[in-house]
Amino acid sequence: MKSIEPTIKADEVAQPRAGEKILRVARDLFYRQGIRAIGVDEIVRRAGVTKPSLYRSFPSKDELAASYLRQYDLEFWARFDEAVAAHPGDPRAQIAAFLTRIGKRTQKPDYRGCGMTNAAVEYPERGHPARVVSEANKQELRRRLRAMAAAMGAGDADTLGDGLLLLIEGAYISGQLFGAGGPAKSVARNADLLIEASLKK
Amino acid sequence: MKSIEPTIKADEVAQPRAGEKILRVARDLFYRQGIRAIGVDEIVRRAGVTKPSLYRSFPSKDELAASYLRQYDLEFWARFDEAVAAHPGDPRAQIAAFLTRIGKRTQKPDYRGCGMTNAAVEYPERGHPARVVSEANKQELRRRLRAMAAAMGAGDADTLGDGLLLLIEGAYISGQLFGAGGPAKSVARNADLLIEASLKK
DNA sequence: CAATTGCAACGTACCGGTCAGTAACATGAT
DNA sequence: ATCATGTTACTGACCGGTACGTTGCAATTG
Repeated sequence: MKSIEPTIKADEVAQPRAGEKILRVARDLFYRQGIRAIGVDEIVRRAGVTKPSLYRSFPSKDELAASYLRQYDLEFWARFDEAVAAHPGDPRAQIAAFLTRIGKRTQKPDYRGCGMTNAAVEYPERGHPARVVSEANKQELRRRLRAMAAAMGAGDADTLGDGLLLLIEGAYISGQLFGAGGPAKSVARNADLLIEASLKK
Repeated sequence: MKSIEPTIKADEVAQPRAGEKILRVARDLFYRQGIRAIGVDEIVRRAGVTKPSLYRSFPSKDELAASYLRQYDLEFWARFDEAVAAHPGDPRAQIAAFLTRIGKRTQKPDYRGCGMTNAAVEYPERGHPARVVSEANKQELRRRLRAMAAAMGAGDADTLGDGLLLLIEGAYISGQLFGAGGPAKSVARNADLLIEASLKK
């Protein structure tokens, strides 16, 4: 026989919990400088918390990295779906919108590519928590691109879908390799040429 | 008045110098597992030498990494020029030959992409010795691809050259992300479609 | 009401191990 | 004698991770 439920839940409005601050800082540092390049000491220092707080919220640095990528994954699909929603029933325009946006982002000064792709390069070992998240994201992207290629009516939809994926990954990498003025700025144009060629077939 | 010159120069046939052994081992480990992931202790251990020997041949680990990439650069252009030499005066066939070879390599079990690209991802900091080598290699590759696109008679040669570069970088990355059966296996096919579309224009 | 208890979040201080890099000296071949 | 290499031992900084004590707040007691 309980009396009254707590009338005010202060936890929702309170200042961000240590775990959230850590993830916010880790996300920024991991993306810009790389996961291996950043130690947990620097993360907790910049987050204004202490190391035990990190290990209360995350079982290990590797899992913290995986959490960062899971959040990255969510935001990635939000951007993707936004481009899709902008052109209902027109996959070619959806791709064009998505790639135009990527092309623009790659020209920004501190562009550092795709966090997923970078993490996979940093952790080639199979089964690493960060790599697992990254691979799942890329598998799903491939699946969706192939489906969109099929919806366009491409003769060889799988090849076109894969070709688009190659261009996207190439843009991510070239963006951070060449900076502004690099080849990534033409990704949307090249994708459109590739689509055109694949439909005429 | 010297007596006799050394009749046999043993150094050419002798066991490899410490520096060479170190570079050979470093090259293998850096490529397969990443530069940041490998410590100097492991390198000297696997090379059967000691740490002072490493620092007598290379001023720092970063410079050892740069040396690894300079060697990688040489071998890269050897492969590239081989494809070029196989089809004199036919840039389209040269590209096809080069990309067919890349596509095949990406399907091998322990494929780990391009050492240059990976190093640039690992070291985003401007001016890092490894990154400097990597960027120079990519700049030159871009230059040559654009020149080949022009030689093909493409309407917009720079765009086509950049598109080919995007496909190549995409193949490097996808190769290590997806393994065998991944999108990188279609890189030659997609490049040919892109070239076709760019010439008809 | 007031004292007590429980609990979650936090910080201090520390762990053993590894990082890149070096000093000083011995060995072995030419 | 020279020179490249080896050996051993060491540095200070940093790595990821943890044992343990402290704080503050809220529910439970009398």
